[in-house]
Amino acid sequence: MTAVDPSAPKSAYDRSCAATASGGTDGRAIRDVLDRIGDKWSLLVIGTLRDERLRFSELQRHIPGISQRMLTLTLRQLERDGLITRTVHAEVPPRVEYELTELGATLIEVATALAEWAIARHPLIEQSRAAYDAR
Amino acid sequence: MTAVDPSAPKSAYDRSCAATASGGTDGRAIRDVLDRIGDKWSLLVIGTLRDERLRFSELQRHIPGISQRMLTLTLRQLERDGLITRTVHAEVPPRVEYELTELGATLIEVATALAEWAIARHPLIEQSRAAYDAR
DNA sequence: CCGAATCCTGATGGATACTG
DNA sequence: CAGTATCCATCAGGATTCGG
Repeated sequence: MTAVDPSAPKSAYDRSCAATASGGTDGRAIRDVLDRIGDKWSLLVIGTLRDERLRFSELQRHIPGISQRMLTLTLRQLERDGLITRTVHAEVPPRVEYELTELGATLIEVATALAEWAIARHPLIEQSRAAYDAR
Repeated sequence: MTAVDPSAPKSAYDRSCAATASGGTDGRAIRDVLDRIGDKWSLLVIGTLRDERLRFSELQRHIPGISQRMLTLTLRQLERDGLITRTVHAEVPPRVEYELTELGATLIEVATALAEWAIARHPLIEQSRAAYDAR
């Protein structure tokens, strides 16, 4: 399960690697997505909204350490990208709820794969770092 | 294939989401990996080394736009994390070759999934952005 | 050829104070 | 409650120069 089939046909990844640097369409796609999920909070917000529709203050409690500013900015970006929806209820005090879209839900699948890889391989990485730093 | 099963047991992703913010072990794993592949060049270098062992100058040619400095830094990080190996051949002029490790090869699999998601969903994202900006 | 060292810029993100 | 506005520190990363 670890080896990569060298005879595999050109994959999205192959195309992306050449395309990213040369500015092709696929490359922009990869860069766009990486810029989003690569930032500090987006993936965390997505994950928090996985199976709950939450309001602003609830999100802030679920994600310790996030500032109001960053939560706002992150939510705006995700909404703009169509990964979450923002619903304002006309009440006092105001109530705003955020929910994952279908598109956002599909991202969780690949994010899960990434998270599982990270958790599974992290010990090896830490070990490698320790060995490297010890030289 | 798009929907997420709400009855699914706690996944690595669930754990990671809570753990990342609270500083748990899993959370650090996710953050570490995201900090690596989320940066500008790492994933691109990994992809370029997918099925070729390349030397420094070759990498630089394969990845247009990367500076010497960033290539060096990126390679050092990846080597430290055990994702690539660095081999110095005692010759003049010097020849240094970089190669993917087994660990690095496993990363390509999840990176491919991410790349495919990005390319497949990018049109919807762009469309959503356009709609958002038009308001 | 393969870097290391230095300088410099823009972007990211935290802290804080204020508002409808 | 759910933001907005402002200021400020940090840092990734580009350009350039020098060295083994």
